[in-house]
Amino acid sequence: MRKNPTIRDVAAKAGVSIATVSKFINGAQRFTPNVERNIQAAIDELGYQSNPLARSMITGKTGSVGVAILDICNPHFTNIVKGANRVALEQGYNLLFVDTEESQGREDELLDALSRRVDGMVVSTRMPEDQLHRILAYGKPVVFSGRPGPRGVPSIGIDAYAAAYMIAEMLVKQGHRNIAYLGFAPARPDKERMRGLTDCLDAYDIPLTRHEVRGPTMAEGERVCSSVLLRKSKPDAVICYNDMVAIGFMGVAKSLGVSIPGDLSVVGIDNIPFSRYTSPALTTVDTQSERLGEEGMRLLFRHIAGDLPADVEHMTLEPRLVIRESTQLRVTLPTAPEGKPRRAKPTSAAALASRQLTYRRI
Amino acid sequence: MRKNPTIRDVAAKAGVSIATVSKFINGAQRFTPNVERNIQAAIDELGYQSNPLARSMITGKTGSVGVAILDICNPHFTNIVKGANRVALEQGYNLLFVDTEESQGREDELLDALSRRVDGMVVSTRMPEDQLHRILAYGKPVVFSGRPGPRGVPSIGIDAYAAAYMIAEMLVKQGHRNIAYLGFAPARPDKERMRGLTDCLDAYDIPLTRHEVRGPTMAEGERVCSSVLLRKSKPDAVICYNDMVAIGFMGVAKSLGVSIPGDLSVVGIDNIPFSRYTSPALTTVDTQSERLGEEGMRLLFRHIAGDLPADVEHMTLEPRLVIRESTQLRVTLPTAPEGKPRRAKPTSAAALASRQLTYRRI
DNA sequence: TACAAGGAAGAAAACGTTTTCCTCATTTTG
DNA sequence: CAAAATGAGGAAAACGTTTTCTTCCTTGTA
Repeated sequence: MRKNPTIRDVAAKAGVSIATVSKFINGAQRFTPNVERNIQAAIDELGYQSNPLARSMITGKTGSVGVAILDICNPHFTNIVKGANRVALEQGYNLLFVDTEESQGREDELLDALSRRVDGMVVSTRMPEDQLHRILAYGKPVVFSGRPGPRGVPSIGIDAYAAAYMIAEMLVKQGHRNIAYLGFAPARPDKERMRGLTDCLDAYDIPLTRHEVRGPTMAEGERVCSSVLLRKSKPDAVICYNDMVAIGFMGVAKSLGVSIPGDLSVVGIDNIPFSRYTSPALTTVDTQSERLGEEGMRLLFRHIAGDLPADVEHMTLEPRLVIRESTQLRVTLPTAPEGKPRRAKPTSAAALASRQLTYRRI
Repeated sequence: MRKNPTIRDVAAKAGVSIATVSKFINGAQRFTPNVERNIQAAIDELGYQSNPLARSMITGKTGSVGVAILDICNPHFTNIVKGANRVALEQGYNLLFVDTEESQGREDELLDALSRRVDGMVVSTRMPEDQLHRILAYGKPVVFSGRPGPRGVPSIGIDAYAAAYMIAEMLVKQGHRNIAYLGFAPARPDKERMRGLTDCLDAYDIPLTRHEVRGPTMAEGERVCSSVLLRKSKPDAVICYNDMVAIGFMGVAKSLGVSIPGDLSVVGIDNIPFSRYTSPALTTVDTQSERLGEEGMRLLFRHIAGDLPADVEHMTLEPRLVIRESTQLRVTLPTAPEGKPRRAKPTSAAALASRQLTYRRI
């Protein structure tokens, strides 16, 4: 097992200098047909391929980009990676990835190590404010996905407020009057969602009870289910933190003899591929995971190239309601609040979405 | 935005030579307390971190390992990555990954690029024989996962033959007499499975009809469903290429009014997390995806370290039947084949599994 | 007091490229 | 025919480390 050939070997074999070989390989200069032929022959014969590390050292470019996600077992993130990978590939870049869930507390180490091996990265992971600044301090281009970054750092995400608002509004119009939210406070969009939910429900004077889930997983949906259903005032609709939680929740709800959507409506968030295949098929809101990855990468490449207009702070993708079988029109109960909504009809989701940041729709 | 500090900056600030700094950082030598203090102070003040590329150049080690998978949206592979990532992390390595499905026909380019950036890789992707040799030619340690590699290359996989055999045997014992297999010929384990299936079913004189699926996806399960069910001799059990196919298949079967498992038993392969939550819950065989990734990585690290005993060719993980609700004991039909199985009871799965290669159980 | 031994720290080569000058021969121009 | 312009190709520096080999200086021993 001998060493791999270097540019020096090629040069020797072709009878030229290494500078010439380098220029030829990179197409930086034309040479005499004779010389070019010799070099090509030497390369073929030796099976030479240039060492990307050595090249990186001098050019300062690695040819790789990174993506940091929370949990590779969650189809939402998996789709982000898929999208990101596609555009990285079409730009001729390699994709490195980091799964931060696996390494409790060492997220920053991981991201740090990652940032030194790539030309830029898409970060889609939750992280305390200070760690976040350490990452940025290193100076590699970063775009945040799923969360607005600090000022000046481009980011992309779906409009969590609008998504929540949509769900609440649909549920209300379907006649639900007692709604529960299975929230996950550590997650980034949780607060925005709560706002969307309460903004909408308050307008109708409909109560919202919040339950806490300890992770965005099917297991947590299962765990929390009975305590949600055992409350004396049973909810008639449950909004789950995401589809995974919803799937777990529905599993035990059914086994507890609760009919969905007959007795209880359930809605998820994300529209992961499997949500079409649960029974009943899950009503959810599509968070465009794959596009999130794609557009995040596009943003990153523009960032790397340096042609990001200064006014692009945050890009927002519109959520889209996907109504399937787990929600149902419900006859308004006699105990429903008297008369009409107290306030005027809430502003449209589109109008609502343009708060807080320089949004740019795509 | 200034350049990042180098070891030279640290040395200057600490008033020592770069060699000293390097040795200090790597703990290769002790120095006067005074010197050590100065160096540490300089490092902290400058926020210095060593450049992994430069280090790699000289040491020849990258500190990264790679994993190549077929499709990141398939939970089976996702779990492999999860497992691989865990042990890579605990060894202090970074994980690069490549999704080959996305890039039709350029798998070898991808793997080639990957192999130049890592210290070794586990390959879990289908690939023509010749490409496979190109990969190996580069000289980096490789272990194959899910397929036996060429002679001399370590690999790990589950026993596809035994898995298939198990399923068939269970189905037969439950009284099924007309079994269909939704196969995917391009996949590596397909042939082995067919052997397992036919070996078992032949012994009982039970027919097997094969249908071809164009990919291991839910969409394909959906697509193929009606044509499977519309055959004049309807199957009473369907074995699907994997859980994804099974989920898609069950979806349309139910919408076609077929009761599962009442009219038809369905079994998947892989035991992806979602298969517990379909309704009916899917009977499947666990292929230990996560361990596949873990043990694959372990194997790789031993390979890199060079302490792989020469006799470890292929490591086999045992499949495990997971019986849930989508299969059911079936009363033997009047049209069942007369009498007993023609041949003796087939040899046990364990015995069967030890053919063909130097297997080593774990 | 002289000398060997040991240990602290530095000089310099090396890793495999890219890139910036140079040189020198050839061709063009006046 | 001489001078200038062109262009092919090479020498060498640079990238940021690690590592080997030295050089000193200090300390212990006879």
